[in-house]
Order: sequence, then C-alpha cells, then structure tokens
Amino acid sequence: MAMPGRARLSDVARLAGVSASTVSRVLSNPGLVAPATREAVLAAVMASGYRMNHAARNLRKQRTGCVVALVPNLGNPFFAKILDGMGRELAAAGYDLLIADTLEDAGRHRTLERFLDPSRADGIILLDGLVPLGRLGQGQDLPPLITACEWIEGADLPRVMLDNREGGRIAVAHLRDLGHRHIGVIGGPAGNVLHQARLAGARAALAGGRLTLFPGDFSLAAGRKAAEAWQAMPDRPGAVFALSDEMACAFMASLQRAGLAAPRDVSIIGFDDIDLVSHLSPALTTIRQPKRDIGRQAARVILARIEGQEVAPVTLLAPRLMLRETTGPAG
Amino acid sequence: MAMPGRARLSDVARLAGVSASTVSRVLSNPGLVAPATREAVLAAVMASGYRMNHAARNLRKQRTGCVVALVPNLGNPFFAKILDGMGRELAAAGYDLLIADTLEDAGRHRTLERFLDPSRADGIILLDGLVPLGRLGQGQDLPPLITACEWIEGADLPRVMLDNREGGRIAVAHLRDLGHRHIGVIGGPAGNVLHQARLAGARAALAGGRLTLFPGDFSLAAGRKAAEAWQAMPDRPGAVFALSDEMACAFMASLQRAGLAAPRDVSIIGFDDIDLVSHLSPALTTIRQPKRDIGRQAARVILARIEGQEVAPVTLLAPRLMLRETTGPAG
DNA sequence: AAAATGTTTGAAATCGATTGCAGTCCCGTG
DNA sequence: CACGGGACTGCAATCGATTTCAAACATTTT
Repeated sequence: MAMPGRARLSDVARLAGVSASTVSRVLSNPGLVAPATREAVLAAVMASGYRMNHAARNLRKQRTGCVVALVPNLGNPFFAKILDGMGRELAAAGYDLLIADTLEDAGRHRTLERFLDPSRADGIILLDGLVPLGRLGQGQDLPPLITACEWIEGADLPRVMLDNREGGRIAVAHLRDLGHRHIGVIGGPAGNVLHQARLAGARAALAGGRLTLFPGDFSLAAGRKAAEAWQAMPDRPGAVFALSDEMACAFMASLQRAGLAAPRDVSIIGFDDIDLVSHLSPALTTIRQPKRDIGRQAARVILARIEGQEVAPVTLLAPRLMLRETTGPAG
Repeated sequence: MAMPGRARLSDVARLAGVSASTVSRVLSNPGLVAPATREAVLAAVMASGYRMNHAARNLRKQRTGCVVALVPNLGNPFFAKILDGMGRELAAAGYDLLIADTLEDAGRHRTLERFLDPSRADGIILLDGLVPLGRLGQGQDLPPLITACEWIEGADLPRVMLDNREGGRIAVAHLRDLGHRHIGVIGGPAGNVLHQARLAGARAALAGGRLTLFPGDFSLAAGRKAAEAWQAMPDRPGAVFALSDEMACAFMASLQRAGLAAPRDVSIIGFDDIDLVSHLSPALTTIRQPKRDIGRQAARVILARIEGQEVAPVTLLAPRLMLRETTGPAG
C-alpha cells in the first residue's frame, strides 16, 4: 500500500505470514504446501495483486520463455499463417514467440548471431535456408535450433517441411495427365532448396516430356517477367508450373492483359495455396501447403528439443493438389 | 576453458585482472574507464567469448528489452508489412519484437492480460481495436500502451494510424469525379473503427449522391458475398468502394466469373494497396496505406513512451490514391 | 606545501524468484 | 515411552549484471 512499485514475492510472504519460499512453492508446486497455508498464501496473492517478475524467474531458472522465429521476409504473406500456427502452439506451452527478419540492413549474419544465445531465446526456428551458419556449434552453447519450411543442406538440424519434391511431382503429373508434354516451370532463386526439391519432383514426373525453366524468385515481379518471356517464345509450353502462387498470379494476370486466358491458351498451376488464389477468376489450381500445420509442427519440435528430447530429423508434411480452374487438357 | 557453462562477467574480470564493475563499465559506458584498462578488458572479453546474460541485466535494470505487438489476425497479410517495419525500427533501438495473436482460443481478454505486465514487455502496440480494456490503468503499473492502425474510441491511448476518413473521402471523390452518383460500399465489421471512419469520409464526399452499403468484414468471402448481392440488385450502383483490397479482389473476381468486367460494367476501388493487387488484370485502383511506415512510426512512438517522453496523441499518416485500371467514367 | 579537485577502480548491495538443506512438529510403531 | 519417518516450512545461497559509495591515487590550485 505504501510501496510505489508492485508487490514482490516477499511482500506476499509477509502479508501471509510465511516465508518467501513457501509462497514460491504455492505458486509453482502447490502439492508441497499444507492446504491451510496454501489458502492463506493464495489469499495474500490476490489481496496484493502480485504478479511474478519474469526476469527474476528467468535468471534463476536459466531460461527465457521465448522462442524466436527467423523469417527471410516478413513482408511475404506466405509466412503469416505459419507464424500464426506456431504462435498458438507456443503460447499454449507457455512460450512467447519472438519474430525477427533475417534480411536486416546489416545482412543475415547479424540477426542470426544476435539470437544464437541461450540467454535470449530457449529455442530458434529458422525459416530461412540461406543464413550463413558458419562455424556453428563450435563448443559454444547454443539454444536448440531447427529449420522449418526451408532447410540447410548439409547442416545437421531437424527439419519441418512440406514434401516439396512430392509437391513438384504432383503438379507436373497433373499436367501430364492432362496431356501436356512441354511444361514451363517458373523457378525460385537458383540456390534455393525449395526450388531444387520442387524442380526435382517436376523432372521426375516429366516422363520424357520437355521442361523449360523460367528464372524466378517467388515474387510477383518474377511472374510477370516469366509471362513476357513466355510470350516471346516461338515454341511456347502449353502448361506452366509456378513454384509460388504469387508468381502464378502475376503470370496469369500478365497474360490476361495480353488477351490470353487460362486454361484456354495455357494451363497454370501454382504452389502454396495462399488464400487469395481461390477467390480469383479463374481460380488458381495449385499445390497446397498446410501452412498452419507447418507452424504448429515446428513449434512442437522445438519444444521437444528444448525439453532435451530427441526428435525426428525430418518432419514431412504432405502437399495436396487443389484442383481449380486454371488447368485444362492440352490443346 | 574448464568451465562447462559460459563465461560470466566475473570470469572476464578475473581474466583481465580487474573487478566485475570495471568490465561492466567497459561494456556499457567505456568512457569511464582508462584506455589501458579498457583494452585489457576488451581483450579478455574476446578471449573468453563472453556474451551478456539478458535475464540478469533485465532483472537489474528493470526492463525486458521486448515490445509486444498484439495483432487481431496474424494470418492476414496486411499486417505482415506493418510488423516488418516495426521490427526493423525496434531492432535498431535494441528491442525485440514479440508478436501475439489476440484471437486465441480463450478469447482476446487472456492474451492482453498476459502481456499487460512490465516484467514481460517494456511496451505494447495494440493493432486490434476490439480488445476489452476493462478497468485498465487502475492503479496497476502497466507498461506503456499505444494503438496502431486501429484504435479504441474513448480510450486515452496514443494512436498511430492512417487518416482513414480522408482515405474514404479520396476514394469516393475519385468515383464522383468520374461521374458516379450511386456508389456501393463494401464495409467492415459494424463496430469497427476503420469501417466507421472510412465510411464517414465516403459519405462526406458523396455530395448528394446515393450510397448503398454492403455488409462485410474485410475478408475475401465478404467480397464474394457482396458481388452476389450486387448482382441481385435491380438498381445496381455503378461504382463500388471496398474497404479492403481483399474484398475488392473477391468482388471483382466474382463478377468476372459472371462475365462482367471492371471498369466496363462497374468501377471498383479498394483500400490498403496490398502488393498483389497491382499485379492483377485489370490492376486494382485503390487507396494506399503506407504499411511499413505505419509500423515504423508505431515503433518510434512506443520507444518514446518507453523513455518517458510525451508523444502526440495522434500520428496521422496520409493515404494516397493509386490510380490503376478498375475505375472509369460512369456509363 | 596544503588543500581542493578529478580520475579510476573495487567492494558490496541490489534486482526478485527458486531450491538444497536442515530443522520442527506430529504421527505411528516397536 | 522412545525413536524412525513423513509432512511442512524457513534459512540462506544462488542466478549474473549493474550501480552506489567510497577509497586510492593523480593533478591542479592557492
């Protein structure tokens, strides 16, 4: 009442006529305390409006209560849903989700370093396959680290991801089934693991057909450029598989502007199944990623690692063909 | 070298032959330490690979180094860019951005309570105008709290936001200039402040024209529903102002599916200017919100509040008409 | 030469909760 | 009746960095 600041554990203890240890036990391990004492303490807690000080507890327990997610580009709507699922799962387990963009001005490296520190986060979920891990894990004591969505070839980190190869396979198999034998692929950045896996799947399903690669980077602009390239070709592929929905949208819109339409003039299939594409006209056929699930699974895996459990090296989620209106039989 | 854990401040001190106080000063206030000593300490810091323990510092300094952003729906891509700008600005000031969704299963209330605690966050940015503030600020010592994007009518909280009224005005004025006298508006949730402000602006620009309100909630589904309602009308408005780009997209696509086109059969204007809409065909005319800027400004305001400075009660950002292809003269 | 001022540094208290250890009390058993 | 064993509870150490205060020394000033 006289105190300017808020009640501390010791204040509650004084109020209840017990020691601070007892109050602490009531709050975190009630079974150890006699019922009568417990009641008294709880009453004192209510009366004083006590709220625990997190810094103090974290210091003592050597943990932070935070998990950090490192995202290559927060501006990309694709990640929102993933973070959503992740945040919910973590909150349920009493952890906070810290989010940081790896593409800070100073470059990826600095951001990563900043969080590779057990006093800052209890665990790290890396959604960016291009962070330079450098001499990681060298004697330092790092918080548990896993990758989600993307991954890092050669690094021994648990992975949570879509079966991207299968996604690529399904997409192209679908186009093949429709009779397409020359298929265009609008790719991701050259070194990107998603690009490679999806492309490998696409190639596997090609079965002797022909594949033309349009360079891309998952962005809207790349989709438009691909459309220009496609139109300039003498021998156009009759179907195009874009490795992201945004590229597929921009590709389709560019063609529409030129008076061409899917699937009449070209079949188009995307990847991700972001909300918007099912509301376009024509609605985009695409490969769905269970985004919220990926986030949820990633959260589960990092929590398990934080508790010291062993986890599967790879958690694979299944892609799914969302058959809509932009693919049709080869003309 | 023998220690299993990592170097502490006192370890560095021993290594450098000074006291822990001195090391602390070198790290946080180098000017106070003699150059020679400083060098020695820095060398010891390098040699030991010392990294500060955040929990300890936070406990001592009575701060957390975190700012939390409470978002109504992380799954909405609109917020990604805002959080992006916010995160960058905060990181530059040495703060981490904690993100939480207010729509947790247990409802808005719990999430807010959880973070209304100075030992958890140094400041809070509320992006949800519907949180129940209840008996807020009653004697408790809360961390500084501001609202961004949305706001809470009647609450005395600093606001960072677009001039939504002006945005609504610009949109409808544009349609009026094109000769439209009957204008449809696809709205947001009834109680929503954005809905009210934009609608008020729209009405102000109406100048005797007629306005038909289609209920909505900013979602894609609402846009589609509005399209159905529009088509069912005997006396259709020749222009439609959707209070979000997603609704505008879905509205437009639904009409396209029915063989109608913008701006030939109806003019459409959206709100937000999310990336995708400029890549559609036809490209959507819309009111742009400077999303990254809003995030950045919100970060600046909360930082100022954390430092105890007074801040402007309202920080208003200017909307801008992005003239594209979906609006045209009244038929 | 004495006093006043300034510069560096260290000792120790502090932030607030947790927990190992030991003491107290009460009960049941031999 | 004495003793072993539980059940509770409190003392005090601990987590690791920051900061106040004062000591120790150097540098001016009168």
